[in-house]
Amino acid sequence: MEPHEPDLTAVPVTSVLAALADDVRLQIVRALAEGGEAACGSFDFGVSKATRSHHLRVLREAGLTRTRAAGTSRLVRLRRDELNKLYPGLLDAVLTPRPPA
Amino acid sequence: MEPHEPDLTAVPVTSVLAALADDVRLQIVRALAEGGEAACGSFDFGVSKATRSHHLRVLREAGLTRTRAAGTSRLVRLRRDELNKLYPGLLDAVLTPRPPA
DNA sequence: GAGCTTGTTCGACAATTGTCGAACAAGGGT
DNA sequence: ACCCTTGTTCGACAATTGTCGAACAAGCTC
Repeated sequence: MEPHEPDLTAVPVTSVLAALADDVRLQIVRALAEGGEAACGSFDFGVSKATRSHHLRVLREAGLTRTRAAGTSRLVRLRRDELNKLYPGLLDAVLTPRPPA
Repeated sequence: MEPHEPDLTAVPVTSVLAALADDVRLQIVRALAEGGEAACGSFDFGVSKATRSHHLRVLREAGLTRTRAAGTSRLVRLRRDELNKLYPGLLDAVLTPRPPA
């Protein structure tokens, strides 16, 4: 199946924000930001693998991540540079669990 | 009734993002960013006043806006400084209708 | 090939959300 | 006092969304 990774400029801002506006997905994004490329299975945040797969798709289709196959696994990584270029400050604003007061 | 304007630090990031992840609300935020304080009625984006009221409440309860009464109107303004302090770059990333390529 | 691991997809379901019209509340103007 | 303007609140409804288990697909290892 086609991974369907859109051009980030073609994704409405609201979709990017909506993708980030979920606790599970935000944890995934933070894990990716900290750990770099990671397999889907490494994101165990108390949801089933069906749900995890769903969240990863939302992130991918919002242009936030890229996915490549590696054996039976799929490696996911954050599209950091593109995001920082198109929405400077957005990732930084969101990556910190508790922003500086 | 109490306006219920929460402390921004007490609002989860996902709520802030969710509040911004809607087209109508984003238009409201952009109008506020550009025009400063404005009456609720000035946001006519093709939705009924009930819906508009709903969106303004979402924004207010997410800590994005403040509201004060003025006659029969209610004036809304963006909590810009607080937002920029707590989530630097977030507003800027979101305010431009079409971000620079 | 058999079996295991890793993900995806497919309903299904509950909860949330965006939307509306109608009813209500509060102020201002005449 | 009456009406008009401005918003809010109250169901109601449709659409979307998060969640799951079960079934499926693809690849590795033995």
